[in-house]
Amino acid sequence: MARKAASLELAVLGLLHESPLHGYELRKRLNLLLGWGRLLSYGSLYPALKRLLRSGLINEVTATTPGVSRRQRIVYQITPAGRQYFGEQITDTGPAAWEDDTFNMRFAFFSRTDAEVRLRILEGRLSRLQERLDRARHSGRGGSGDDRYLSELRRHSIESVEREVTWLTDLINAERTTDRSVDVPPAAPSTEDTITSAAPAADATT
Amino acid sequence: MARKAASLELAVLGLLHESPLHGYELRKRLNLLLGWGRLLSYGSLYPALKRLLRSGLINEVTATTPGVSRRQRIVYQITPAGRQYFGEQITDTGPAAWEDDTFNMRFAFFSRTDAEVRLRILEGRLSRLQERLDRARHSGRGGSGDDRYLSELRRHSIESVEREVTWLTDLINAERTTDRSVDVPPAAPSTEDTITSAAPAADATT
DNA sequence: ACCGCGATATATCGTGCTGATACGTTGTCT
DNA sequence: AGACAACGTATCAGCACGATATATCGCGGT
Repeated sequence: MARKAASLELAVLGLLHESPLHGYELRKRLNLLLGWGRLLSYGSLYPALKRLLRSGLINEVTATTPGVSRRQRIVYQITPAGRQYFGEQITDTGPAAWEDDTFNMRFAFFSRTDAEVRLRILEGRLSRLQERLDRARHSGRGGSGDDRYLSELRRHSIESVEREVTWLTDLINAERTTDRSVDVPPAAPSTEDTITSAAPAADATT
Repeated sequence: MARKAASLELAVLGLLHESPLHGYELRKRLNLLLGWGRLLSYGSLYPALKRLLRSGLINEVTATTPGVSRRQRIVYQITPAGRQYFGEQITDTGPAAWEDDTFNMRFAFFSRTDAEVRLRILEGRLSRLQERLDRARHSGRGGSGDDRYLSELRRHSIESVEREVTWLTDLINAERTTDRSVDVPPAAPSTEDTITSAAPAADATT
């Protein structure tokens, strides 16, 4: 059936992977994890939890934590199926792994991700940004109707993306040099290095 | 009645304020205007146009542009009511004017905005970001479970927001110094800015 | 002893945006 | 002539957001 991996659901599974949590706490941690900008709404969280319940990836138990409060809460915990699904999704580098939110989420779970996959995701994200940069730079045309504020906004946007490109490049270099001695599964495909940094890299379409 | 000013509708009005346009062209320009990141979908644009039509803020005519193409297109143009509405909304500094998308849109139309309003919006945005920064910095807790990637992500996010704060501060300073000759109501909220690193230069000048 | 208030906790609804998809037309290259 | 990219209009399922409703817990004040 292959569900769609709605990013939020994946993040929930990732958190429950460590310990069972109830909705309120889950939201707080998700806001920590994904939330520098806008806060996650319950209108997103609860439907997501229901979807996960229906899919059997998590289950719920009502429990009361003694010592903290005698109040009864609904605690969600991940199922074996959920663990498996999370593992698949976090490993499987889909063509949608480099979009803003999804990327950040995947990055947040990088310590539970293979080095090989980490590199793929970082490089995919990099080429995504580079492509965005090209679009932005090319659109700086217009010549005549050059609005002062508009061009300032444009300049600032481009600069932001450039900074992120630098950040990613550094991360990729760090990954490569650190890898030298670590696990590196022997059955690895011998690193067919078609990737030359910062090249278009053409999303491989799955 | 006071409609909700859905940001996208306002942007459409802003573009049509200059010249009538058809959907396809409208989308391209909106992507230029608002779109550094994800592209605007037709699934957003057309419903927005219908809402504007229903509200009488724009109207549509089918036309064919000779010399370019003999193809018939649906051209939207702003009505007087639309112009008035745009003027009100762009001036009226609601409490929602400093959210990411809305702010960028308003900034993009700054050349059609009063200096006073510009300043209010910039300052509102600034305090919004500062607040975000406080949350982010305060959340750097955890101590023990310090994930390498997670803290790196956090660091980078904070740095990005800090850069935007600097950018805004420079813009505000530029506004203030340029204003010297204009009205400048004495009741200005004075905004005791604790920001230190603000370089005064910021001479955009194309 | 009581009260208010903020934090905890669960939940729903209307509205709007995204990505996918569909379909038809015009212009250009070969 | 036929392929192909760009133009152009449109809809739909899925999902996120903000507002809103409701209720309990723990704390400080009076």
